[in-house]
Amino acid sequence: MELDFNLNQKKFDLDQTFDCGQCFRWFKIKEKWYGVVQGREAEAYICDNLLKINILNDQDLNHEDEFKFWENYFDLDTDYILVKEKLKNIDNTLDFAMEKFGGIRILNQNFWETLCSFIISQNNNIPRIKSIIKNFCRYFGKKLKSNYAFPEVNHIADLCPNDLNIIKSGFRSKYIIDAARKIKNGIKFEELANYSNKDVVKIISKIKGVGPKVSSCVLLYSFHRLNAFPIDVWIRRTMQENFSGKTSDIFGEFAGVAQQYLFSFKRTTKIYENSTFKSQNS
DNA sequence: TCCCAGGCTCTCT
DNA sequence: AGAGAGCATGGG
Repeated sequence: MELDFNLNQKKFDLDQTFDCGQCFRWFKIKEKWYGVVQGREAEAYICDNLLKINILNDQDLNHEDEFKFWENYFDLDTDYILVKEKLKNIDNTLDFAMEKFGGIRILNQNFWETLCSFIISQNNNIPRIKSIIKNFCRYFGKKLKSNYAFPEVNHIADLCPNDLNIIKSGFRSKYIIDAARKIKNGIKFEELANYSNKDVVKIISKIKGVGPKVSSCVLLYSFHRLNAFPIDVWIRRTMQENFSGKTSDIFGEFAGVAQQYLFSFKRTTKIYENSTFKSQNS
């Protein structure tokens, strides 16, 4: 099934959106992105100002429903021109980051997958997070056409931590199992969606291995609370270096989007510095 | 060999 | 309540 979304000359960048650390299952081959979203194996690319989604395992899918699904997934209804307008002139670093990474969209991702992925992310680096999640799907997810679905929460709830040894998630295994069991036994996305940020955090923090960072990632990437502000080592550094003594309050209702621009900016700058350093010394 | 990575838990003050 | 060690694993 092929779907076209008119971007209406809006700044939208798949590379920036998939590489900004909010998702871990998209990979790029020759200018096209491939990923698995809620059991759909998809190909995504932009051509002539159209976002093109090609669903490779499209049995029994309804065209209209799929259109709405992907429109929501890529957050195409949110007015990012307005978001950027509101974030403008707060700070030079943010203005610069926003100019460079303004094509980012905050995806609307599945609750369980997001929670689980960010549990895995703790004290970990992005390549390894991707590798663990890939193996998690490979060994515990349903086989699709050429890839695997994210594992079913009820299936994982019935396992024990040692069963996950094969994916090398280390000390996080027990957290993954606890998350799955608590979701199976009552934590529901649809209910949490009615709660305030604070109450969502309070509830999902009862899961072992879920603290302020993981819960704010879930708020931002799954509940689409654009004011949620995940603080990891990069953002902590940025706040110390560029916003000394201030909190995310200075960014207002779209602090989470600001955070995403800053994270990408800081990380790529660091990678650039590293590669420059290496080439000078090789 | 040591340090770091989209942190959190547990223990000790 | 706040500080600090420990945690699995792999890359640099």
